[in-house]
Amino acid sequence: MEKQILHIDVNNAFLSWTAVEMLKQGSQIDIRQIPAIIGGDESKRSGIVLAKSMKAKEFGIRTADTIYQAKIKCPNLKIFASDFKIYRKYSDKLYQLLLQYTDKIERFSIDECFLDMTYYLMKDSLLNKAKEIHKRVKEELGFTVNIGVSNNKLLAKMASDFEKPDKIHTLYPQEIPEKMWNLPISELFMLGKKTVPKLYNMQIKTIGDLAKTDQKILEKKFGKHGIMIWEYANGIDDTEVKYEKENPKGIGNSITLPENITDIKKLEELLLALIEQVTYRLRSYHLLANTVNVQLRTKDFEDTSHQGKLDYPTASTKEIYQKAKKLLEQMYKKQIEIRLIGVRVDHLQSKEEQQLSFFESKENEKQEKLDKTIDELKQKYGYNVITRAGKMKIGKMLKLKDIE
DNA sequence: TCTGGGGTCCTAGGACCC
DNA sequence: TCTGGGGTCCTAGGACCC
Repeated sequence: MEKQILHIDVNNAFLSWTAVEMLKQGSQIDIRQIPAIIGGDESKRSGIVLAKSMKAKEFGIRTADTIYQAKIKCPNLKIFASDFKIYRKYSDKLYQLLLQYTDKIERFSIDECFLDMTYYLMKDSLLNKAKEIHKRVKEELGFTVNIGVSNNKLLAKMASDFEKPDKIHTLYPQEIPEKMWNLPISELFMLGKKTVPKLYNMQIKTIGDLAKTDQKILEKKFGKHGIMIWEYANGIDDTEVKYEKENPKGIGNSITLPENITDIKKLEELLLALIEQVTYRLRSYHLLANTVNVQLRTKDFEDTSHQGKLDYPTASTKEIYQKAKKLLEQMYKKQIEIRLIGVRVDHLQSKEEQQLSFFESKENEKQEKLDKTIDELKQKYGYNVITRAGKMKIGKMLKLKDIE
């Protein structure tokens, strides 16, 4: 049976949601109607454009521009800080509304969902349902969405990306030559800035060119990726809407520092602060990590990372910190100026699968209890209420955000 | 000019074993 | 002394997404 798929994409999500929240708080202006952006903080060296209004777009401002560039393009630009608590709130409201149509919803990102409507359409058509959702979101939630309508996820996603904002588009298989093949390859999902120039050199410029290229040639040049982009160009995608909540495959935290650092002691303190957040999230999923990965970025934007296996699966702040500290020592070369430090844990497993280890000692039990107690206090009184060595001053320095 | 943060998946190459 | 392949596991780094 042919699948019936919708892709819902919130228009300028961070900016629209901020606008709705401001209006609710009594603001007289709707920042969607003026040149405005949501951006990072230049003083913390995270000054890029995360979202823009249509008016800002008219000035040539693009997502991921630096705020510096954006202000040159539009001196009157209004800039608002990002606030993920607000985004989470409106994302949840959208999800609750969509649940009235199907429970087969994949939350692809904070502002995008796939809906599998295959078994939920009685006599109505998929397009009519899309129209109803489109109207209700605007009227009841106060922001607009684009909706893509098709028989698989890839085509629905491509369709929702056509003309914006506030539009519904279909892209059924028979419409591919007319609606998709004339587009430049850069518009195809999963074709980024590294692959596009390589295809251009092969005289492949439109999605149609790619669709008609011999799959073998693409496979030889790009491996698995080559097969996938050929299938995408031909509208082929048989992946399912993943509506069941899945555990993450890895959890990480990283931070761009307000100033470059050369002092390894400082880096170690930062590492501990980052690991506290990572392990807190890890424990809240009831997961254990098998590997730790430490990442450094130099002032020249050179990235290096080192990964190491833990002696046994763990979610302990102390255990993971000890390993991470060793990795940091291995990789950090004296005097190199560090711009960013990050840590992530991978190869996660659920606590139930834990093999009782020979190494599990009294000391570990003690650590586990300590972590648990701290987590409970954090849940009760807020994330920043209790910290380990050095965390307070680092927290202040970085203005580490509360996590939910 | 200055360039975020959080993810997933893939690949190349080295170590080691048979 | 010099010579094979195949398989597995591991790590570093890259490409892409929002």
